[in-house]
Amino acid sequence: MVRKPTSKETARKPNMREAILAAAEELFATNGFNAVSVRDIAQAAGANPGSVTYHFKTKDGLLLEIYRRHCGPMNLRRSELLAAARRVRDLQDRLEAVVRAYVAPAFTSGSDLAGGGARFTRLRAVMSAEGNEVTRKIIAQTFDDTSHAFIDAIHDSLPHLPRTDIVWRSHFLLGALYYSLVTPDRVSRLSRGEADGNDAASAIEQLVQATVAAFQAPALDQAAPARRRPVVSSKT
Amino acid sequence: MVRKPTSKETARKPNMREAILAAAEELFATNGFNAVSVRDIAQAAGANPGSVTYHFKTKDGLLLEIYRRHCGPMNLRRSELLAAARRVRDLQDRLEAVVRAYVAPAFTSGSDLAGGGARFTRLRAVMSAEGNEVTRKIIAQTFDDTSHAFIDAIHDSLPHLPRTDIVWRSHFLLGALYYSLVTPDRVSRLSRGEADGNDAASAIEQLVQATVAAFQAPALDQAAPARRRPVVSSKT
DNA sequence: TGATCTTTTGTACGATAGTACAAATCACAT
DNA sequence: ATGTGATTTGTACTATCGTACAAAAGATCA
Repeated sequence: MVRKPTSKETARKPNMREAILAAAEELFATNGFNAVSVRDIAQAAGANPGSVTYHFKTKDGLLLEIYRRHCGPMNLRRSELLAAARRVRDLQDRLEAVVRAYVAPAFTSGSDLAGGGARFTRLRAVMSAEGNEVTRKIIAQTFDDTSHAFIDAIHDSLPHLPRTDIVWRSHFLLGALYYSLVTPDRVSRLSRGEADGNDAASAIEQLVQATVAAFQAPALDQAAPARRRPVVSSKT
Repeated sequence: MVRKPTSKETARKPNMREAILAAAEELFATNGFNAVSVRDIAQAAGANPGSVTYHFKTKDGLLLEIYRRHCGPMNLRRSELLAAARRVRDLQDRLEAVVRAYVAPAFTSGSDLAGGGARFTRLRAVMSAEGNEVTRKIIAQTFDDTSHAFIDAIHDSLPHLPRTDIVWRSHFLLGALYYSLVTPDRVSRLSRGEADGNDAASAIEQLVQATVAAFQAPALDQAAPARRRPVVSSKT
């Protein structure tokens, strides 16, 4: 016997609402927020423009709901992976595990919530580039905790490294991560087909190894910048 | 005696045209292309909306002209710095010089063409995130040569490293570079004020050192992925 | 000064944007 | 079967978009 929902439960037909969310996510992530109209989204979802207003009130509300849907699961997954990574004994291995815990969830593919990490991360990249006000707040609120936890974990593996350097390097990591999802074709193009920028596994491996090495670089004491080598030397 | 221009020369009053270009560059770089209207630009430049149409025909034409203005000088400067860097004898030092030659011109500040590297680079970052068609072509045409020259120079300093790895890591470099210009405040926030994300000198030093270390990481043979360490280990 | 060309201004047009809202339709409990 | 609340549809309103274009203003030279 199938349970009969009490009619106040979520929705009778969750299909359309989900379809709109999925279509909006895809379109926003590839074209930016302002370039996509509500009518574009409705058409891609096979819905009526009025349906979008009904479910999400405004275009900003739709964007906000996409974030609400993803932030929880993704941060949860990262927390789990990070906790597991911190239990690795060897410091070198732990560093790699921590970085991987940060990177891997951002590359997961698929259409469901747990699997759509790549699309959502790309959306975040595009929104941060556009300087979107709506998402900047939610990002700072939701992701700064995760970032701090990640930074702390790195600091555990590299106790000698000043926190400042860790912040900079993890910032570079996020930038590289974003860009890999935004413009993967550039990798294929520059490598003349030898590498596939759209291959998530390759991207993860490359990004993890490069980032681990970057974190392991010696500290930059800003107090005494030892040898500031000029780029243009008159001779030699 | 001041030379009298023959009236067909450039323009009588270059001020307004330049003001529009500068205002558009600033607004596009901070808000994205689609979020900024021609009227916004005109108002910021103290001009009439019709003036934008007169000078640049269309909004796309205005964007294109911004790129035309900057691509030449920036690539020229990079070529000079790269040529100087390649003359450095010590391989380790040369690698750092090459990376610095790539990074430094992207951070120059100022309002003129030679100094506005940071604003223009930020614009490129935003445009690539928005997936803008107009700029994608001109970027691929204009910057791929520079990228290849840069990759070749890296390859000279690190002959053992497969080209594939160099492409990936230089891709990460560009992503980190973009992101540092797009969201500098995040660095200040995450470091709780200890670091200043808006300080170009710090950003350059941090980025160069981290990137050099990343390039120096051992090669990733994709043929035989040696020890693929799982992130989640059941125990230890 | 008057003729001519360049630049700026003011305004208007058609297209499309986000959103509101009433009517139609659907799902389901009674 | 029918009433009821949830959802979808169709449409319309207002604002703003990019762009066009004629008129005004400014500059240059005979």
